[in-house]
Amino acid sequence: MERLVAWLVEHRPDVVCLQETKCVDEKFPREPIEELGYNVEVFGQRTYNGVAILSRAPFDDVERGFPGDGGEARALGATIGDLMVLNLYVVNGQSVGSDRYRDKLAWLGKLAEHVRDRYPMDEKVVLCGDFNITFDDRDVWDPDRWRERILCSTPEREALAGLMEVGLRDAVRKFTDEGGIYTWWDFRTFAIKRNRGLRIDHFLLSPPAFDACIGIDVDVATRKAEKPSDHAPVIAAFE
DNA sequence: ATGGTCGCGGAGCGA
Repeated sequence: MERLVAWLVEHRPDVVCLQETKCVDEKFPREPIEELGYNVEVFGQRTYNGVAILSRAPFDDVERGFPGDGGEARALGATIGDLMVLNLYVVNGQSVGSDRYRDKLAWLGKLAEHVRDRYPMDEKVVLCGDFNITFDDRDVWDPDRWRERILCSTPEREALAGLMEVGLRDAVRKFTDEGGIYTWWDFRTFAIKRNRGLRIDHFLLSPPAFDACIGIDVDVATRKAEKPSDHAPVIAAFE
């Protein structure tokens, strides 16, 4: 909470989407965030998963989860002004071929259905969060080492592409075709020191949101700071 | 090479 509060004070974002909050709604520490002027919506569970949205402007149409999502607290949607925001913590999938991997692919299929049904692509739609999938080899520090492994396998990438087919675009690719942009670095291998990262946290935008997006950046400094998450914050700006 | 480090929660699991 100390680091989150300092980060909010430093960056003054209008909307923040958090993943892996790992706490039930009753225990979520709302007050320090509300004191900074944010409205707070949480969708949590004990120990695992959990998502939250912080917003200076009030929320409308909050939705927790989606049909067929398996009941885990991984999706929190809300309308904020003219933005339809869907904050996602995609199933990690453990390893290719595992039960959880099959869950991941099924979950993504249900998500694509839900977005197709409920998120009109002529509105400003923002899907963001931890997708636990790289789009292509540009998002991987060593594509050969990661070939067909979890977060990089072809079925995962096809599932993500299937979601994009609803009418979404990857915000980063509005601004650059370059590789080497990462949002996650493994704790276990001290990967941040050598920049052995993956880009698995995304902003997926409908055409009106894509047009309104004026920049997106990974806050690597926060990943390099004391007691970090293994993910870096991703910050997108809209006109 | 199946490790390594984290957080949660009070052992072992998921990431």
